[in-house]
Amino acid sequence: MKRDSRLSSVLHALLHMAEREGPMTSGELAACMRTHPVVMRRTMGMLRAAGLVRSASGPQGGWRISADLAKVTLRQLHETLGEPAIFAVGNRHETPACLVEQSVNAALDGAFAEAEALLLARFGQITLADLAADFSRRHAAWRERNA
Amino acid sequence: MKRDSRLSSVLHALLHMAEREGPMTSGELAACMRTHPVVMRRTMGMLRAAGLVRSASGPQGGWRISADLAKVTLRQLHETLGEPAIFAVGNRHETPACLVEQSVNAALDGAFAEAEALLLARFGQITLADLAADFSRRHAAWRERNA
DNA sequence: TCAATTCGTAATAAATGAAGTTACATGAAG
DNA sequence: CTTCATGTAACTTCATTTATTACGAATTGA
Repeated sequence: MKRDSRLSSVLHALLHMAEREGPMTSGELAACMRTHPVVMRRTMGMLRAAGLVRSASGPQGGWRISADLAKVTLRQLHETLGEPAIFAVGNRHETPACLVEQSVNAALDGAFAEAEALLLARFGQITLADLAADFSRRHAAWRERNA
Repeated sequence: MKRDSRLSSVLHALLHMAEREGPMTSGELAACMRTHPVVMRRTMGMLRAAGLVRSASGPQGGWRISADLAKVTLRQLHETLGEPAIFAVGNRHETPACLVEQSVNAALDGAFAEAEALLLARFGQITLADLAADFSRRHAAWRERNA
């Protein structure tokens, strides 16, 4: 199964943008991600629709963050991306007539719901500012090593 | 992304088998699941390799449970099925050189690891006997309603 | 022994959805 | 008006599960 890596992508993009003065073009972002500029436009476009970033055409154009890093959580980004399915494992049929299958679904749904709630709660606690701070620490440590 | 429903399938199959005296053929199981007999053979074959079920060829052949329902947990079945990836969402690159991406991955990996640990812990607490008991309750309630 | 039943398994196709690509239109800077 | 950049539709590629076909092997019972 192919994993959805859009959340990972937009986080990577937003953090690079946060480390920069001017805007970043789709091409620059795509180079960071080793992907295609159109893929970046498509994905970042969802953030633009939510008002988290802005884009501009033409020379000196590109993408800029238009939100407070301390107020944007991973959960919010997950929602902005359309809340894609988190689990790659699931029930065979969603609303089966078979009573046996209903028991199976109830057990699995319960466990998955708990895990999803935990994951989303964690996502709700992590902001872009937290990630930026983590990056600063890693960057400082890296400079230390290469001093 | 296509969801892996094999755990759901084998649970459904095992519970039907538990409700039965004799063996069940791949065709009967496939009819319960609305799928193809070969799919059942393939999936059940993994359980057979782990000693959880037995199969026999020829007339009066089919599949039987060869384990104690109270001792088989959902976690064990998940492992028997090869521990398929639980999440449909993940990192773009697993071991990036980019420090920014390392921060992103660290945050996501932490949250996913917690959620996975919770899910597997829950799976470890649920046995086939629990599901069979839940089915009995549902079945009794169903007979009550249709009395 | 023969016919029917059932599993075992390889090979292949269908289905799904993200990712990648192409093509072209739109808009801004100079 | 040329260049750079986004916007977006259409299409292809890729990965993975599920479904199907085909055929072989084993078992039962007449």
